[in-house]
Amino acid sequence: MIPERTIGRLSLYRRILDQVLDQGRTYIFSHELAKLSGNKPAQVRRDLNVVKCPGCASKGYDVQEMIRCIDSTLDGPDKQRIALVGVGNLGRAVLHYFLGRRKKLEFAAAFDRDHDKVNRVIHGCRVYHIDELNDVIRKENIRLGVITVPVSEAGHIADLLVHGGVRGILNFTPAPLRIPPGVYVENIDITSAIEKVVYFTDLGNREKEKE
Amino acid sequence: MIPERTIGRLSLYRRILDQVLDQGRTYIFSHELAKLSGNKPAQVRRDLNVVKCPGCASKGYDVQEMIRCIDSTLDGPDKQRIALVGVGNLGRAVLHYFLGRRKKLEFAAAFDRDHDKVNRVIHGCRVYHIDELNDVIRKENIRLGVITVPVSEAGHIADLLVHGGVRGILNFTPAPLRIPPGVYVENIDITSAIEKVVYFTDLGNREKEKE
DNA sequence: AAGTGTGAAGTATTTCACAGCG
DNA sequence: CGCTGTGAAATACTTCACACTT
Repeated sequence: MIPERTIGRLSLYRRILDQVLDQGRTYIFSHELAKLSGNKPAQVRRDLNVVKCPGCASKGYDVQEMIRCIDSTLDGPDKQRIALVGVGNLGRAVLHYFLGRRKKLEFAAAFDRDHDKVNRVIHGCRVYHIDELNDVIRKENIRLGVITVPVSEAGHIADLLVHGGVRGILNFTPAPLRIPPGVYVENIDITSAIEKVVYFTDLGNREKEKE
Repeated sequence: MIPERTIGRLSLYRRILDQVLDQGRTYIFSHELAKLSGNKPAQVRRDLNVVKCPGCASKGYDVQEMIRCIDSTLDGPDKQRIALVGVGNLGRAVLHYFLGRRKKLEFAAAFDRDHDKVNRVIHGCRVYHIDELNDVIRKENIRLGVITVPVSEAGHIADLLVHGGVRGILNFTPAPLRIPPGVYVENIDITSAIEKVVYFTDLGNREKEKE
């Protein structure tokens, strides 16, 4: 089982390597990928070992081979179908962002309460009413969900998703979801992120503990 | 210097405690806050020690006092003025989300290239053209920036922000920013987050290493 | 009896540093 | 020689477990 941090870096490496490949490069050294991704060379080499990607002392790593190794670790064998719940600004941003980005991922359905949004197609994704959630995700065989509703609704939505058979959730809400074991949850908390920036930015006016 | 993970948890505790207080509770035990935030009680107690928040064996922790202790750690003494660059769906989501949420944070200016957006006020925040970025952030004394532009522009925008005097950046782009020492960057990578969910969700069809 | 505060132990993750190879 | 692959050291973070308080 590969640790979470490592998976995050592999995902980033892959996107960088896609670009590197577009630029026509076929080999890259660990210190180069380290610079491009903001890591140390030793870290990059360890990560590549984890996905069994062999390097060559004289030429470095074969870019296509790296991408293949990362693919075979990160991607499941089948295309993953994802449901998005909450078609507000954030939801639309997520849909738009992924439009045709990763071939193995597909937003197969979106849900909202707002009747002005229901039955429209937004960024290539059909929007259903939340009341249809259970039926649609079962029918469409959806196993992954993204929650972009207001905080107050998150718990309820998570329950609906899990009840419909979803096994993995990306939750943009700060609400800690109570989900049964076996369901994986990843949280993105935008407020925390901004507050981290505020704290760690030395604005020269905070009494930070000296050493 | 408090570690990043701890700051993230404190930010979350504070939001939970705001709610707890609204419900009229005045005291809370570490195991209760642990449950509400998805942590272990010992972790919560350590975190509260870090911000010098005293507890009482019989009643637990005084909610108002906890909030005060967290405030004095997370918030700077002054209101923080923030610039947002990129008024697309994601940018609007961030602006909307923070509208009147935290008294010590204010989105003082937004920037975009699109002339249809420039000079409008979106979610309480005036939108300027990107060409005005340098002047405006200097004039408005902005020290923090949020980047919600497409990846390809992120590096350029980061340079502009830093040049204008910004010392802390929240970057929603997967582009690793090359910034001078002394400037803090926090990244939120939505693609990585989804790929983590895909990987860690046991979809029963992946050949995961046993052990 | 039940909860806090915390030294010490346990885990996880990163980095060093160097043998080995092309 | 410069780079990869990797044991071993270093660091960071979490959890245990228990003395102490109410």
